[in-house]
Amino acid sequence: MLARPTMKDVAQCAGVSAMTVSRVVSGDPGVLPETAAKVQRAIRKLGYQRDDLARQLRRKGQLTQTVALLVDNVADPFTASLASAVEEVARRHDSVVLIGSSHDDLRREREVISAFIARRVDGLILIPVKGSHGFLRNAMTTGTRVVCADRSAFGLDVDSVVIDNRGAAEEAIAHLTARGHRRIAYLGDRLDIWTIEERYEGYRAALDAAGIPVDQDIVRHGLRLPQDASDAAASVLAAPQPPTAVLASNGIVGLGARAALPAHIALVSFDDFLLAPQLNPPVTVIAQDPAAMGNTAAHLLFSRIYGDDSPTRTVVLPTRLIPRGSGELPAPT
Amino acid sequence: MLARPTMKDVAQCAGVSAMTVSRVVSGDPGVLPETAAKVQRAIRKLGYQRDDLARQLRRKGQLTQTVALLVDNVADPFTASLASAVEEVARRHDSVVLIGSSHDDLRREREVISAFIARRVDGLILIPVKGSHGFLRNAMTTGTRVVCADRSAFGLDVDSVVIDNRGAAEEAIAHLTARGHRRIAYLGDRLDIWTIEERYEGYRAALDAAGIPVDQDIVRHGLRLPQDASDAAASVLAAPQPPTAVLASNGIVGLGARAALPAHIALVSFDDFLLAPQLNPPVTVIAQDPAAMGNTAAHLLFSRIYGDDSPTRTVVLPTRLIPRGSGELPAPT
DNA sequence: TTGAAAGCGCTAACAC
DNA sequence: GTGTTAGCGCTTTCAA
Repeated sequence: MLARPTMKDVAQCAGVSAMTVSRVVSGDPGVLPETAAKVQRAIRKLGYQRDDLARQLRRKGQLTQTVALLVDNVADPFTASLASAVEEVARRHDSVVLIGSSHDDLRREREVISAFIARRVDGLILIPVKGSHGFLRNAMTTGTRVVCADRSAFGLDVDSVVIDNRGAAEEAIAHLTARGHRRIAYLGDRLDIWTIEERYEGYRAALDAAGIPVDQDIVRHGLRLPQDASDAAASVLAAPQPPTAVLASNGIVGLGARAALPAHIALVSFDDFLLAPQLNPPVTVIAQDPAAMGNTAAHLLFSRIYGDDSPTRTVVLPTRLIPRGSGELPAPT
Repeated sequence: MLARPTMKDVAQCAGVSAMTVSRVVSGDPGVLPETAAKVQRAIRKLGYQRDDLARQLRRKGQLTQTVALLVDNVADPFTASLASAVEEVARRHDSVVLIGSSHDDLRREREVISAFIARRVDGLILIPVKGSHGFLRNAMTTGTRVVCADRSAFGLDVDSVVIDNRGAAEEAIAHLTARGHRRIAYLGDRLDIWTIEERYEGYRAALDAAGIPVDQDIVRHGLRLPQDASDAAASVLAAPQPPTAVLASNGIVGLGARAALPAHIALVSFDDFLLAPQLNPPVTVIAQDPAAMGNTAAHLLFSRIYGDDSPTRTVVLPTRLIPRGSGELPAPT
């Protein structure tokens, strides 16, 4: 295993100074074409590639052209789309993306972010876990830009890109009550996730508004896997007064619930998924656009990185209730 | 915006030398507890965090504890699962993960990898695009480890983790011919993707073995989106002698085909997807395990990073044909 | 146990 | 147009 060649090596090989090599590599125009050619030849011969770590060190105050993305779970399709959009924008800004998962664990989130900060990332897009993000203060003070996506972080004054979770849930419930439903179950993910909490609050508020009491017999929280949701669906159906409709807090839950629900029970689920139209009945969803979210967050981040110091903004992206059949089933009379 | 505090700042604040701070930060035991406490206090007071970029520079030959993952498309669920597994293993080795998409474009692949190499990644996991990867030679010579996942790279002597694509396709065709099918369409993604080429070869070989001629009237390539696949499905059904069964080269194609195929046409698709069992008929698939693939690739990579110099290996992970109904429909007599 | 000096690979600033 | 010098923030090495 050879040592990585340095500028000095190239300089020696080309018979010039290291500075000239630096100029050539950086595309500085003030070099004679013949000199540049000599250097290029040496570079090719030695297989030289500039060490950006060393470069960054000297060019203080400059950008490392690296941004970080911390999501709850990289494997989730929603997150994957968001990440893809972030990567696309980053590439257009000649930056690379460090990615990590918090798995909704604050300690892990802090560890991973710390590793990112130590590598001097220019900015961080974060789907924040519930809890205090005070540990980000230092990094932000010294120039690391932060943008929250999907969830907002309590007590952290940064740009955010979210949807109106509460409003969307209210819309879903109104959609169901308009079809005569008065026993509407709620099946949800962990309540300590900001989006989920908001959606549940919307569920409660909408029932209230319709004069329907919230009945904990047909409410389930903490569902993480499709199987959890299937079990929960079966269990609310076994309640003394079973529901005629179900609201699912997210795609995973909707999917699991769908597998366990009889076809005549109405269902509205957050998050669109590819096969939703092909199920029987096709699933009515509240669709959001993860790519738009990633795209928006990344654009916000880079404008901050490039010096935008205006007051922090919260961008609320629209959602769309897509009626496909499962949400339009009427209540039995 | 303040400047990031340095070791010197901490040293001054604590009344010690920079070297002592370095020892404390690195957990060197040879420091008096009281001295260490003083330093810790200063660190907290200033919000100091070590600059790993500078650290790496001095500790030559040491690892940057950063690995890179280059996939075809981050947004793809298969890829997302793989990435998640890689990240998990990396974290256990105290490393972070740079991620990028090639979008099956060689030029872009090279650009992104180049950006990774410039940041001195310890290793790279790659889903290689078709084409020459000679540009990786230099990096490999100077110590960057490379592992291929999902696809093997022609002429690149590195560890690989793949499945037996050809064999799995043959198994699928045998599964269909055993049920009397002799008109089996092939709907596939781009043929210049190694896995797809192998699968198509398996399709042809299995038909040959069964004495069935390959008919280009019911073969389609280059399908990238579900809609492409739906259109292709409709078009092969309109052939003079329409197929009674379909093999789909991957999940996206299978999904699109499913939407356009009448329920009586048999279907076997590569790649399992969450809702496959809930479709009507439920979809028979050739399932692979992307998490196992990412996990295996990451373990191979880190063992190389830690100095394993044994001959390169190719790990072939098992696939599983899961009969769910759509692949067991008999041919009409 | 602690510190001083040197230098990792690169570039800013200045000379020539 | 090109070279020299110095130094980014850290750690290695050696001395005290």
